Amino acid sequence: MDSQTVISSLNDQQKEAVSTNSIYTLVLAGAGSGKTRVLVHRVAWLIAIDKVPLQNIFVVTFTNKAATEMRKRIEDILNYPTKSFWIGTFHGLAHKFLRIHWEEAGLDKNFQIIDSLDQIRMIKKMLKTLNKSESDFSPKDIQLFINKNKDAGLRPNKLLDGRIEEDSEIIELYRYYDDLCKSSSVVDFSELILRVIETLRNNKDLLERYQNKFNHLLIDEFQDTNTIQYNLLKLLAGNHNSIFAVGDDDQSIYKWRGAKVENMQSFEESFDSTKIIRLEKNYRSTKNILSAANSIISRNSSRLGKNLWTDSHKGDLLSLYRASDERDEADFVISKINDYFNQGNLRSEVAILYRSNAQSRVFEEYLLKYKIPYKVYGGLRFFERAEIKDALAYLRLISNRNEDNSFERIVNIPVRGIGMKTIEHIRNVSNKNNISLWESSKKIIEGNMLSKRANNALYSFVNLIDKIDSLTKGSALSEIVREVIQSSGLIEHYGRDGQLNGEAKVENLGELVSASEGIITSEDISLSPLDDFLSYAVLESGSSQSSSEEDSIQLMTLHSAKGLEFPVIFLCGLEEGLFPHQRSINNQSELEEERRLCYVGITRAKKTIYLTYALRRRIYGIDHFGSPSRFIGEIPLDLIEELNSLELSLSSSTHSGNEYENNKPMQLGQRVIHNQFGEGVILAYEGNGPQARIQVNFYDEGCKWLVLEYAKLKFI
DNA sequence: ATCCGGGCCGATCCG
DNA sequence: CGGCCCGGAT
Repeated sequence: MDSQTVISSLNDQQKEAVSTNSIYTLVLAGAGSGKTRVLVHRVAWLIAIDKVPLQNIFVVTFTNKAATEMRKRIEDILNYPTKSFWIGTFHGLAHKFLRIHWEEAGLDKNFQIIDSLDQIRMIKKMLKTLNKSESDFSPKDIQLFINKNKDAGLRPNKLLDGRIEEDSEIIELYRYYDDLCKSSSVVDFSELILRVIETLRNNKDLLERYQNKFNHLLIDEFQDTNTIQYNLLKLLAGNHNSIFAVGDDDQSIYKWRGAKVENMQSFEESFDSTKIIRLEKNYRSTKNILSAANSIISRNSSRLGKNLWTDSHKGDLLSLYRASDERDEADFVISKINDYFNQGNLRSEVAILYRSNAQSRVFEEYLLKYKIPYKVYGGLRFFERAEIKDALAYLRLISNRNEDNSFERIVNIPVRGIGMKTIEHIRNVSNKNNISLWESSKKIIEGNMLSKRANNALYSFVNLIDKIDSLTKGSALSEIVREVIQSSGLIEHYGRDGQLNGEAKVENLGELVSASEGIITSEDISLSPLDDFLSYAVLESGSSQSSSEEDSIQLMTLHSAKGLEFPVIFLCGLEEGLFPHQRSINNQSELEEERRLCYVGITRAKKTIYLTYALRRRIYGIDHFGSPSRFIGEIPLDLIEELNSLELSLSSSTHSGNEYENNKPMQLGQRVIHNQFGEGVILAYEGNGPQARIQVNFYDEGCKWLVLEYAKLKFI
C-alpha cells in the first residue's frame, strides 16, 4: 500500500496530521472535523507506510464502542484482522495489562472487577462490620473519597502524611476498604489504572519492556483524561516514544469526574516541540446547525480557540417546541419520529438526547405505547440489573470461591433458609480466622456449629456451587451460564408469581446466555472463557436494552452522545435547572461545562435538530415550573423556527389597555419595555389571557416573571 | 426465616 | 415518585 492510498481521501490538515513525523502531536479537532478518521488513518499510516508492527502501537479511546469501531475501520483499510492490538479504553487496557502481569501487580490470578454498585455494597458491609453508622459517613461520600484519591494516585499512607485530623477516620476507612478488596481479590475501576502505574513504577524491567514495546501512543478524547490517566501515558511514553493526542477543549464534559482540560494546555509544555494541528472544517452538520453551536460555545471564556466552519448548505432552521409538560414533549417527539419514519427513513437515524437519565422514562413509556422500537443507552444497564448481577455472582463464586461479595449476594437467593443469624455467624468465623466466607462456611458445616436445619441449608448451598462447578468443567461458556441460571433456582425464583416484572427478569436471564454465546475471547490474555466473560460484563456494561438488530430509535444522555452523530436529533428538556443543571447554575466554570455539553448535543446533528422544553415538569412527583434554558437564548433568533409560537389573545377580559396592544400576538424573543425595569426580551410565558405570566430578561435587571395584566409592557 | 408495609431520603453525567 | 432500610407480625 502506498502513501497516497492512505491519505488521498483527506483534506490538507488531516493529511498533515496523519503523515506527521513529529514525535509529539496535538490535534485540536473540532466537532465533526473527522477526528476518528484521522486516528484511523494515522494507525494505517504507521503500519503501512512507516512499517511499524501493530504490537508496537497503543491506542486509547473513550468508550468500548469507539474502540470496537475503530478497530473495524482500521481492519477495513489494512484489509486484514488486527490480532493482539492494544486498543481500548484506559480501563480496558489496564485490565489487559493486569491480567498478564497479575503476579507483579500483587493480585490474585483470577481477580474480579467490581463496578460502582458493588463498591457501594462493599462499603456498606464494611461499615457494618466496623460498627459504624451510615450517618457519620454516607457510603456515597466514602466512595467518592476513595475514588477521588485513587484517581489522583493517592494511597491511604500517602494521605496520612500531612492529613487534617478530622480526615483520619475516613482515611482509615479507605485503608480498610483496600484491605477488603485485597482479601476478596477484587479490583474497582479506579484501582485498575492506579495499580498499573504502581506496578510499572516498582518494576523497572517491566517498565522498560513496555516503553520499548509501545513506540506509538495514540489517544482520543484527550480533553477528558484525568490526572492518573495522563500520568500513565507519560510513563509509557518515556523519553523517546511518540504521542499523538486528539481532542477538543470545547467538548470537555467530564470535569466532574476528574478530567482535566488543562492536560491539553500543558501538553505543549510537557513535550518539546509539539506540533499542533487544527482540524476546523466540519463535515457533519448544516451551516445553520453549526452557526447555532458556534454561537453558543462562543460565550465560554476559557477556550484554546478554534474556528469551525463548513461549506455545506444552510439546511433547515432549528425547530423549537414549547411543550406544556413532559408528556406533551414526548408526544411531540413521537409524532415527529413517526413523520420521519413514514417518509421512508430509518429509526436508527434519530436520537433523543437529554441531560439526565431519569428523563428517558416518559419517552420510553410513549415509545412502548406506540410500539416504536427503541434502545436506551446508559442508566441502569444490562449487566447492572439485579437478576443479572445475581447470576454473575454465581458465576464469580464458581470461578473464585473466596469472593465474599458474591457469596453474600447470593447465599440466600433464592431463599434457602440461610438467614441473618446464620450469615452473621459465618462472618464472625471468617473475621476471627481471617478466612473467606466460603472457607468459614465449610468450617462451620464440618464443626456442626449451627442448628441442624441451618447447617443443612448451608451445606446444600456449598454443595450446589461445587456441584455446578464440577458438572460444567470443560463445558462451553454458554453451557455454564445456562446451568447456573437453572440449577441455582434463579429462573424459578424470578419466574414465580408476585415478582415485580418477573417475566422481564426471566427473559433477561435468558439474554445472559445469549450474551455469553457472542463473546469472542481476547487473544493474548490467558483467561478462562468464564473469567473473560465476567470481566467483559463489568467493563462493558452495555446498553440497557437487550441487544437486538431491530431498527430502533436511540435514547441517551448528552454525555453518552459524545462522539456519535445522527441525521435527526431531539434535544429535550431545555429548561433552566434541568439543563443547565441546578447544581451548576451558580458556578461559572460548571456553567461553562454545561454549555459545552449543549455544544456537544447540537453538533451531533447532521441535518435536523429539534429543541424542546416543557413549561411544567414532574420531578420527584412534584410539579415544577421552569423557564426555557438560557442556551436557547444564546442561539441567534434567525436560526430558530418556533413550531408553536406564542399567540396570546389578551382581548378576552377586563384588561384595560388599547385594543391593538391587547390583541397583538406575542413571540418569544419579542422585545419589550417595562416602566420600571426598562428594556428586555420575552423568554417564556405560562397560561393564557391577562393572567398569563411571562418571563422577561431585562437588560439591566435580569430575568423576571410578570403577570401580563399588571406588567403594562410596551412591545417594540 | 420471611414477608410486608411504612418511613425516609434522594438523582447529573461514566467506565 | 420509587428504591432501600428497618421493624414488627407471622
